[in-house]
Amino acid sequence: MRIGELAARTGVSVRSLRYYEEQELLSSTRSASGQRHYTEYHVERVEFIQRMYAAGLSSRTIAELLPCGDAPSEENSDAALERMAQERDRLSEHIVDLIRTREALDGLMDINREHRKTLRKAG
Amino acid sequence: MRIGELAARTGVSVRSLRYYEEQELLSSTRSASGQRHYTEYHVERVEFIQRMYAAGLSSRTIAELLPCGDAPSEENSDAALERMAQERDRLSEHIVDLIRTREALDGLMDINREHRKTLRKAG
DNA sequence: CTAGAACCTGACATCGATGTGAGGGGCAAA
DNA sequence: TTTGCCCCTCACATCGATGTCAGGTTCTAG
Repeated sequence: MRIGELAARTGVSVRSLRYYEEQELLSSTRSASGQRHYTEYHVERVEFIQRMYAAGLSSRTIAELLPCGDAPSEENSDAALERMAQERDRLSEHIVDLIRTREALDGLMDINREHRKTLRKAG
Repeated sequence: MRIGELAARTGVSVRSLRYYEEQELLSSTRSASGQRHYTEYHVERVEFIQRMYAAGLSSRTIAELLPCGDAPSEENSDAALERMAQERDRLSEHIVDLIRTREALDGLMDINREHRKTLRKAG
């Protein structure tokens, strides 16, 4: 498929897809005239990239973790594994932090409701 | 306390604290000469702001949820409550998404380990 | 009183991901 | 062949939070 279809299927803008390629997150095969062509594999790849972005990783980090054109040797897989573990930990911390934040929001909502009850009584 | 101490205690830069005030997230009392002064309350307030930022809210949204100089009427507390519920839901979705992402990372790490085992056998 | 640290405002710089527009090819249907 | 849509590259613009610098004032320790 061409870039427009990949964009439509993933919900990611054409601009961003080209950017991912520039950052070496995404590969593509080119037709004779230079147009990018993709397969089902790339749909999954783009979804993966989105997932990593949502987890707060930068394109730089994603490229380190899982470069798009990798012939993994033992060394770099070693480094990558460590990197992944590190990011996994960061992510775990972030998750518990968000859960605490959600609780804080719940607390705020309670206070708000309480406050309204008071207002109604008084007014 | 003055702004430098608040910055030191919260780990937020002086620049950012002034920015929060400009965005009406944070209040301050001014001395005769114009210097900002804060209390323990503001330490908590800044921590709250950081928490909301970490949850992905913009300063605009934070100001809507919990303005720093609020005399809450029934109407705006009504709107605020709805807004909070909405952000709470967004946050919940984000959390499950991150958990799925963490699982994806775990999967990648397994693949990596598997791959290294194979490499060792072969090489 | 004075030096140095901390504060003030205002403005411009930065970063990463994305938008947008110009100028120009590629390709399919009428 | 022409029309219209999709694609290409290059480059500049944008956004929010923060950094940084300049030029000036205030506070505090010696």
